[in-house]
Amino acid sequence: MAARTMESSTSIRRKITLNDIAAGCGVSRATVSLVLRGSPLVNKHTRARVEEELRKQGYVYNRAAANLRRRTSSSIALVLNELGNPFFAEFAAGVDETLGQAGFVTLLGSTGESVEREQAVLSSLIEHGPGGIILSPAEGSAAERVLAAVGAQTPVLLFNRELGGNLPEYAHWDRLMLDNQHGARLATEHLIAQGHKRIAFFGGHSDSSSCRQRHAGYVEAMNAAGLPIAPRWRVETMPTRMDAARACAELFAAKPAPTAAVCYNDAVALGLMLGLNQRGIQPGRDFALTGFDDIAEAAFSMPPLTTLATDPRARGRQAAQLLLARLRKPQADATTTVAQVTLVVRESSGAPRPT
Amino acid sequence: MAARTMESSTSIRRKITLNDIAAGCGVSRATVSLVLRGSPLVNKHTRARVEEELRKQGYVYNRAAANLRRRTSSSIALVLNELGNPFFAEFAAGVDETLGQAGFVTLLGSTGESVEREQAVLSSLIEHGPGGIILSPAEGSAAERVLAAVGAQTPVLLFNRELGGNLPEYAHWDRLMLDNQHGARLATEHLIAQGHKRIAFFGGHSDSSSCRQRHAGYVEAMNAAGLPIAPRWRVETMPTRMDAARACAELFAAKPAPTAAVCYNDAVALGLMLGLNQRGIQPGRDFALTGFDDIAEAAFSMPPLTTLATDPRARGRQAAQLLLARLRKPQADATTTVAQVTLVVRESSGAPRPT
DNA sequence: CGCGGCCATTAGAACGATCCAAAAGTAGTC
DNA sequence: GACTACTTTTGGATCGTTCTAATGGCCGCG
Repeated sequence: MAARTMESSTSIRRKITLNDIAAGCGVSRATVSLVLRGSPLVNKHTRARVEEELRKQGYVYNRAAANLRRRTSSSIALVLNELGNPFFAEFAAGVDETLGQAGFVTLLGSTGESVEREQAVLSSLIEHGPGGIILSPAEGSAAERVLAAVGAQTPVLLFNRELGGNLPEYAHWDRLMLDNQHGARLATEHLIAQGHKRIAFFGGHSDSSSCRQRHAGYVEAMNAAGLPIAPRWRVETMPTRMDAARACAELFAAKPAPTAAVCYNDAVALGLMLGLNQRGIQPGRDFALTGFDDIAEAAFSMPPLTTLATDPRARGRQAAQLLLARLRKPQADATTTVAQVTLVVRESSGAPRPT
Repeated sequence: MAARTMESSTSIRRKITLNDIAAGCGVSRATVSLVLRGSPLVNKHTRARVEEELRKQGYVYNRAAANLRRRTSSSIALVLNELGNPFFAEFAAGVDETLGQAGFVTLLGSTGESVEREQAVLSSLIEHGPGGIILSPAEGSAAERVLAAVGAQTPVLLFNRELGGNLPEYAHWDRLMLDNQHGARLATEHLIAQGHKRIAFFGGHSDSSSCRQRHAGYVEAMNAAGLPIAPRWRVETMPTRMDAARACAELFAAKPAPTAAVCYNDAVALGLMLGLNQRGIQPGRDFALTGFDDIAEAAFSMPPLTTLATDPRARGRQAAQLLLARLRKPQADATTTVAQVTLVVRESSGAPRPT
């Protein structure tokens, strides 16, 4: 009740439109629109009057209406397979940062690694008419289905994973990938340089494209160094700490046992550390290992983890920039960008113990 | 070139509208609209014809246009102070999950803990006409400025932190907060029950409302148990692992030194563990400590960390639900929901060593 | 046959902005 | 005063949808 009298003029019900402003200061709707867009056509004096009125009535621009008329878009959809993962959260923050600076708004969609949800999310987002889509596909997602959901009008930037199936050539979809193979090769070469000869590749599933690529980098480095690879040195696990800890035993079932392991990612590496500790093997001293991703935790584990830094926030900014570039040139050829990863050497990757 | 001939009818340039469909099967725009919305008014036979045409032309609904006409919204803005933090990432995933099920799309905004960016992000998002806003304010954000940016039309749900300043009564802003005080009290009581008498409160800054609340819970428990609190048992740090590790020394400058600490959050607790290790003090055995948040890592630290689980994903779902409820009843009184947190006892909080 | 009632469909005006072409005002020149 | 040249303003159509009120067809019934 008492509050009623305090109500500012901005707090009343109906939404303020250009017409209200126009009526309020005796000009036409068109003029107000010109003022809003900072056109040089309008007279200084009228501009001031209009701006005063905008402020007074607490006008808020209706971008949806403008977009409708101009047939433009001011949003970009960001569809991630797992937002809860800090890697993707950082990525999202980077994307949003760059898009925001460019005047775009981010439409978020999280698919929880389910192809069905991905379909649903894409069809829902596309109805809001985003100017483009940044997509980190769910595992098992196929190009044809994604294309069917988003149509050929909206540019797509693929991040992090390849799609299954194949894409018609008229769809110019850009890609931003991590250099998984090179990264794993760097890690393996580092372990070799430390003097290790029996090196395993630990964790992950071979049906994920990133895991296959990392494994290939490992094989490459081993071959280049003329080192043999025993089949039992490839241990597959879920990409989780828990399962990696469990699978530690398998690694030592192999004879001769490896003295080092290149791990699929940091989570797996940390899990392996756990498993090693449980067996009385001290990671870093008795057994060397490397990760991939450089998650926040890697620097603080015991011992700190040697790993490959991917800088997900920078990748997010980069993804946004690639998509913005595509919006500027819709007909340009599709590009593939491979982001370099850098080896961060910490204490988990020491030399083998003299036997 | 070759691709040209393969171009499906859906891949042509201009966007398909209701008019195209109507013309394509000889009915009016209005009828097509009715079909789209599943109205029972339209004849079975026409419906089939129209649906066939929709499919054939690859129509995609323009929700922006519909929203304009119906004066409704189908989006919710989610504005977070730090998306990179796994806690908020999980929260966002929960929000998006629930909103998606309700047919809403999430407009994302990340403020990076800056009040200026928060202003910019809010003004930008509001132009897209979200039905409501879920806001975890940046530190130091004030009610008046947020209100000025979003206007009184759009419902706001505050998460996690209080706003400074004060809100006019006509704005019915709901709040979802964590029970910081009670949680810290539980942790402290647990340490007391383990036999500790000299308990510190470690980490965080007192200008954050969550930190003040947690500290209050600690004080409450200590007082209730009749235990004294030495001033030097309150050590302030940045809420990061690094700074917490550094500040470990300050904790033992106090004489008599504490035998246990309630930490501001998990990051701080893990940092303290690091510092303890460096001083040759074994956390869990020589010194007990608890965290807050139950981040993924807490279960895997050495030793595993006793902490308070807040289930951020569930909080996200809850936040979305609260906002959806508000949309249904815009005039209902503002509510404040305090989400319970649960103590997860692990090995970091053992009994004091007999002296 | 005429009339009410029901069903299915539709024309045309919205929603809130922008665009276009044209009009109105202002000034300078002959 | 008529003309051109320039600046500033404006009406009305338009974007793709929904809404309202009205239309036409068909049936049965008195």
